[in-house]
This record gives sequence, C-alpha cells and structure tokens, in this order.
Amino acid sequence: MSSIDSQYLPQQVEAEAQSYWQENDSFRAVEDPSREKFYCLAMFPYPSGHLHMGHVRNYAIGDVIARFQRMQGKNVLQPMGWDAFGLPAENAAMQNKVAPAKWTYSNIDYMRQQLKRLGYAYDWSRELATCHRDYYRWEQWFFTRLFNKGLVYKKEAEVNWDPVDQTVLANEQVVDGRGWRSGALVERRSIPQWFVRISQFSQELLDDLSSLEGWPEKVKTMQSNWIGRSEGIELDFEVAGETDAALQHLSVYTTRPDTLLGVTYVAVAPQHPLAAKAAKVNRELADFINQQNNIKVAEAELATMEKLGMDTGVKAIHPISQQQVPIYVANFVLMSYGSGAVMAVPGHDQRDWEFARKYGLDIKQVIAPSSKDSICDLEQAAYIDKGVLINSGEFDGLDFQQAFEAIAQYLNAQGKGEKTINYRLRDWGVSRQRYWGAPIPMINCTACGAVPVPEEDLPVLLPEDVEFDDSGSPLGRMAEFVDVDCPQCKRPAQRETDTFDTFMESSWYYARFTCRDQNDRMLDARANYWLPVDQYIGGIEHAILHLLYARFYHKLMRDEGLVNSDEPFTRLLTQGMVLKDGAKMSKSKGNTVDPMPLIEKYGADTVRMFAMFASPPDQSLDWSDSGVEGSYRFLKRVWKTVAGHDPVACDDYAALELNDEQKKLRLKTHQTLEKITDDYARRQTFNTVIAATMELMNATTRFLDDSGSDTDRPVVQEALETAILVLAPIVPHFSHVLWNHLGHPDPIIDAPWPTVDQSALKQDMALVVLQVNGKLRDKIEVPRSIKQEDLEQLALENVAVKRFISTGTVRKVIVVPERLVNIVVN
RNA sequence: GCCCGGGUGGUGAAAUUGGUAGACACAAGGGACUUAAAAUCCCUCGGCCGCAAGGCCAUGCCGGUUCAAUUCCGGCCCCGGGCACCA
Repeated sequence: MSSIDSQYLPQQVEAEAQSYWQENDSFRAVEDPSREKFYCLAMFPYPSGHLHMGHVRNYAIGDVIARFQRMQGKNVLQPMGWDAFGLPAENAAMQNKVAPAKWTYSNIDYMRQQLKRLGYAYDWSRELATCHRDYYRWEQWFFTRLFNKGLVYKKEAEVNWDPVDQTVLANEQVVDGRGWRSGALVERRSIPQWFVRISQFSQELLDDLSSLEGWPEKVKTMQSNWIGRSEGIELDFEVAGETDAALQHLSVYTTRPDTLLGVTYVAVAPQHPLAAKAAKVNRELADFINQQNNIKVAEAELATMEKLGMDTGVKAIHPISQQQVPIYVANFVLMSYGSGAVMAVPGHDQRDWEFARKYGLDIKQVIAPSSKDSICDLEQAAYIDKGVLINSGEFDGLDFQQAFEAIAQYLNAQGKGEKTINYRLRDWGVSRQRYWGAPIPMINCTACGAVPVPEEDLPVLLPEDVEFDDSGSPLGRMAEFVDVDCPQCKRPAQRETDTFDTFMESSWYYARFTCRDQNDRMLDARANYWLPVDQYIGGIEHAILHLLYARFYHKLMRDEGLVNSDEPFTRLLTQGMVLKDGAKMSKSKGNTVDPMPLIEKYGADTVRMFAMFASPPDQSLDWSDSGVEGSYRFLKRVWKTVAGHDPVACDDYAALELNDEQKKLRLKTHQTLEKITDDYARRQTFNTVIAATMELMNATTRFLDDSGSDTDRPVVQEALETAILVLAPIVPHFSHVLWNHLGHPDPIIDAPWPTVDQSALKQDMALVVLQVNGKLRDKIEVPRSIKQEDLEQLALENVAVKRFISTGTVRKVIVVPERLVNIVVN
C-alpha cells in the first residue's frame, strides 16, 4: 500500500499515471504469435486545429474497449494518426496566408498534445500522417498497380464550376446554387477524371455484408441499399428516322417490365447526344438544355428540384407495340447513371405521372389491382403496386412475375432486350482538382496517352512550400512539377496535376498502422498478424462512403496478395454524433465545444467519464456541460472511501463466514461485476457500466456507515477492488493510483479482469410482482423454490389483490416463476 | 425526394426487446454543518385527485395484436445522419 492524499487531486494523479506509462512504454504493441491479439481502432481525425467533444467521445470509447481487452489478457494494438489531406487546409491557407502543409503540421502537433493529455493508451511509435511521403507513396504505387490490372480508367465526369473564381467547387462550397466565395451561379462542367472500378465488386461487397456479424444491422442495411442491386430488363427503343448508327437505339433499363405497354414517352438527360442533335435545329430546346446546367452535382438537388422537360420532336418506336412515343429531354435523368435515358410509365410511376400531367402526355393504365383493398384512380395518382396486366395485348392477365418472364422472353427473341442485374453503385471518382492531396501518379503524353509513373520514380512528391491563393491549385502553374519526360517514349510530356480524393488515404490507413516503418513495401507480414481490425469505432456519418471504400480497398489489397482476409473490420461500433444545439459539430458552423477548459478544471478522467456516462455510445448526444460536476463528485467520493479504507489481503472470499449484511454486499459486488462485464463485452453500453458502479459504491458506503467490525474489511476490500477494476478502462489515471493504494504493486493496466463468484450470487428469496389485469397491485418476497400452485394461491389471497378481484370472476391466472403473477378478472 | 436512425419527468437517461416505467445522475426546492461562503451530508422531486392509505393518467400522435406493449404490427407528425467533391 502506498500512502495517498485523502483529497482527490486530478492534475497530480494524471501526471503521475501518465509519466508511469511513458517511462514503461506501457502501450507499445509488439507482435507475438503466442498471444491472442486485439486490434482496436477509432477513426483517425482530420487535423482541423483542436479537438472537440466529438473526438473526446470517439477516442474515449476506443480507449475504454482497448483497455478492457487488455485486462482480458489480449495483446492489444491501439494506434493513432492523422487524416491530413483535405479541403479545410486550403481554406485556411487562403484565409490566413499560410501554406497548407505548415498549417496541417502545426495542428497535428497541437492535437497530439491534447490526445496525450486525455491519457489514451496509444502506441505513439506507430503514428502516421497521410500527407507524409512515406504514406502516400504506397498509395501512388498501389494506384499504378491497379492501372496495370485495368481497375482504373479515365472518363469525363461533371464537376461544379465557379465561372468567376475559375475553380472547381466541392458540393459543400456550393450554397443555394452559388459559389460560396464568389457568389456566382455554378455551372456543371465535364472534365476527364480518374475512376476506380468499385462496380466490379458490387456483388462481393453486397454478399460479404452477411459475414459481418459484428456490424450494426442499420449500417449493413444502408450499404446494401447503397449498392442497390436490382433485377430488370435492359431494352432498346429504336429512334424513328434516325440514320446515325450511334443514335439509332435508345437503351433503357427497367425493373418493371410488366408496365412496358404503358410507356407513353421516353426521357433522356440534357447532356444526351440525341438531345444535343435535336437542339441543333431547335433554338428553344438548346436554350432549355443550357439552363439545366446551373444545378449542383448532388443527388439531393436533383431529387428535390422542379422536374422540367421539353419535347425533342424526335419519336421512339415502342419495342412491342411498334407505336411511336415522344422523346423528352428531362432534367431529372442523369447522364452519368446508366445510359442516360429512361422509359416513362405515367400510369404506374408517380414521378412519370406528375411529369405527364405537367406536359399533357398520355397516361395509360396497364396494371389492374389484384386485390379489392387497393384502388387505382389515375386521375389522382399513379398506381404503383404490382397487379395484373391489362391493355397489354398477349400479356393480359399475367401477374408481375409471369409478365417479367414473358416480356423478357419476347424481347430476347426479337433481339431487343434481355434480363439484366443492375447496381446503383457507381464507380469511384478519385480525381480532385485540388492542391492539398496526394498527386495522382500519372503522366499524360500526346503520343502514349496516360502513362503511370514507374515504381522507381515514386513517390511523386507534393511540393509543400507553395504560395496559395484563391485561384485554385498552384500545381498546374509550377513548370518544375508539370514538365516531365514520358516514361515510355522519353519525349516531353505533362504530369497529372489532379490529386487523390482523401477517401483514398482513409481507405487503407488501418493496414499501414501494422507496419508503418516499412520502407520497402506497402505492407509486410505484420499486417496479417494484426488484421482484420477487431474493433473499429467511428461516427455513424461514415456508415456508407468511408466504410464501403475501406471494404473495397481491403479486397483490392487481398487480390494484390498484401492481406489474407476478406474484410477489414470484424466488429463495428458506430458512435452517434455529438451535436451542439441540435446540429452536427463542425468548424464551418462554428458550434464546436472545446474540452480543454473542462480538463483543466476537473481533469481528463472526469471528462472521459462524463462523455461515457451521458448516453450510450451509439446514440447521438446534444452536448451540454451540465452533469460534468456529478461525475467529478462521484470520483471524489470514491477517492475518499478508498483512501480511508485500510487494505486487507484475502485470497478466498468464499471461505469467509459472513453475516447477512456482509453476504448482501458480496451479492451486490458480484451482481454488479456480472452485469458490467456483459455491458463492456457484449452490449458496449458504458453509461450503464458507470451507473452500476455508482450503485455498488452507494451500497458500499451505506454498508460502511453501519460497520464497526474488523471482519467487515475483506468484503469492503472486495467491493472496492471490483469498483476500481471495472472503472479502470474509463478513468485509468484515477484507477492506477487507487489500485496501488489497495495493496497492489503491479499496475492496474495489466490486472486481470475479476471473475464472478457464482456462490456469492445465490439467493433464496425472489421478489414477485402481483398484477390484476396487468396492473401492479403488490410485490411479495417468496422462496425461489416455491411451487407454482402455491405462488398462485399466495397471490389470490393477497389483501391488495383481493380488493380488485372480489367484484369480478377470475378468468385466468398467469404465473411467470420468480417474476410475476397476473390475475385476469372481468 | 430517397435510404438509415431517433422521440420516455424540468434535463441526460434506465428498463438486456413482451412481464414493477423513470434505475443512476444533473438541475431545482427544503434542511444540517459554517460567523459566512465553498465543499460535504440528509430529505423531496412525472401529472392529477386525496389529510392519508391509496386511486387514476402517463413512454411523440392515432389505431391494432396480447392476460400484459417504451418493446410487436399499420398509419401519421417531428428531429438527426447520409445522398457519391466536408471529413
């Protein structure tokens, strides 16, 4: 036992524990095949400047799990790093006239100190920053490998173009259709960009979701919907009188071929070549198409904007009826999704119905309700349910499935269509017209085309010492960066000046942590010791994009022979957002909460504990400081109780001869331990861990209030040890010092998790609830061994119950042993 | 608009997902200690009726299933997240 201050002095306690961990290098993770490993990872932060409460909560959750697993005897790896490329550094550069690199590195230095102050058990020797050449060089290398395998390609894609600032804008930078700095109306502009073929992995990404048993159902549902597998038919409409072979056929995809005979028009995207051709001889149409350019490149915009269209004057020939239907240009059809053309069935699709109403197009019913419960009134709305075909010639009378087959067969025989499986998932566009990112390692040669930078020339270094102003990426203006010789033909060529989407870096950092000092290869054998990540923790806002890209990247690395698993993250905990005044905390909204004043006032342990106590980890939390005081008070109380306790060693509690009060305290101790172990391991609800520990401490201090005997000391010792052990993952500094005081010279970080003593849990009596018609009337204590009939009898004779059953007849008695009796009367 | 969540006292929440609604805290009010304050300790604390014993109502709203619903089903309202260039 060490002597300690009777007062809780968090700053002193935290300094003591942290210097112990540092001197002993306590959190360095070393590969050891003889031990079970546990890789615990919380999503690394973007170095925005300082930590906010969302970070504190996120990293506290990770740290709690890591420390808990260490006490379970696992060989734990918990690393930390920086998602260091990104847009905010460029914005800061413009605002403060500071180079993005300098700004980023100084933010990292500051935030690293903040993380250290919070006492997270990181192996800092593995720290990495994605903007460092030793990191992104492997990403560039990997991209050239993918290029050689044909998994990347270049195509035209649309961006938001600010015509005043002459730059490409991110969606976030477009506010109400205008550039956030210039205020100019944005224009859609098509430019060549690099894509990675994630769509080739659609089916595998979908199938493997079912193997992710440790993932929340909601995340799997979201990803599954995002991938959006559907079964349908791809079919051709011929364009009447068209002589140009490329424009003769309009290919459309539908999941509702049963409604095919209800097609009354076809719609194409404003960027469709057919629209462009028609516009050449139609001034009004050309103007209309031009106007559709002032829409931000975002699905939410397209879905909520007013649906507009215009007749091209060109007709399409229906593949079955041979009738001619008009071809419209419609602003809601996406050129980048599918073929840029859709068939329209206003009778049975609500959007088509509204469009048809607006432009006076025919609405034709071809599906009749198959049950009397649903009504079809095409004057009011489209009838979108499945039913039986009518007005469809030879297909009349078929149901959805029969019609699907029959129409597929018919079209197939005519060479006009076939069954197709379609995915909503689109290829991953990775080009960004930005400076602060990893350079895309390609060289554009007029003779050879796009040529990857040879391995020996990697990395393509991003020049860090630059002047950054509001005219966009300076890379294109730097001759020393742009002008290179073509690696193939050696003639003068130009380096690609676009940089990678930052999701590229965050898609594989978890793997690089296992061997970030490896300078000869992207990953080495250590990756397969640590991977997959056993527990990944991060905000729910990453449920789709980041987590899907990381899963995809893992499969790419597997196919390259770099890792031997199929999925990167075994178990996933999606932390709810930390909100402030009901909205996501972000620097741009200016509603972040700085944890530092709280840490200075109460210490890191109180802040960590309150962040865990405020709500379950997966629930969103509107931050408020009120309540922090309560966590602090609790720690002070525990400190006082432990400091005032005279430790006693006892290695066999079961052998003690205990009185009833002592047995009661042991019961509470082991009930609490059992519940808390489950809360940590299975439920991952740390708020209830804390509440249960508070209950145990309340019971212990009540016990101490009536205690006089020296024989009480062992059960109190056991209760206090249990409380300190179960609190250790949450308030590690506090527990570190008190554990020593309780007579343990070895550090609590390596103390084994206590085991539940089943003999302490034995109870003879049970509390049973008595209900009449489901309403609580009384509670009685009965022996656990009581027979069901006897319990029923006791209930029927109970005074409180009798008052409610005397006026009616007992119809039924429901007995749930050891829980309740419900008497049904009328 | 589409996809995914959430809604329980004055506040954060609990109830292990069909079996005692409000554990554990915060705030508030009252009291003890103190010259005073802070700290600490004790009591009250969902609403209505009642001196009390007790009763009735109550988990966003409406309806359903059940002996029993915060929990399951149907419909609606509100809030949050994502929608492919914020990370």
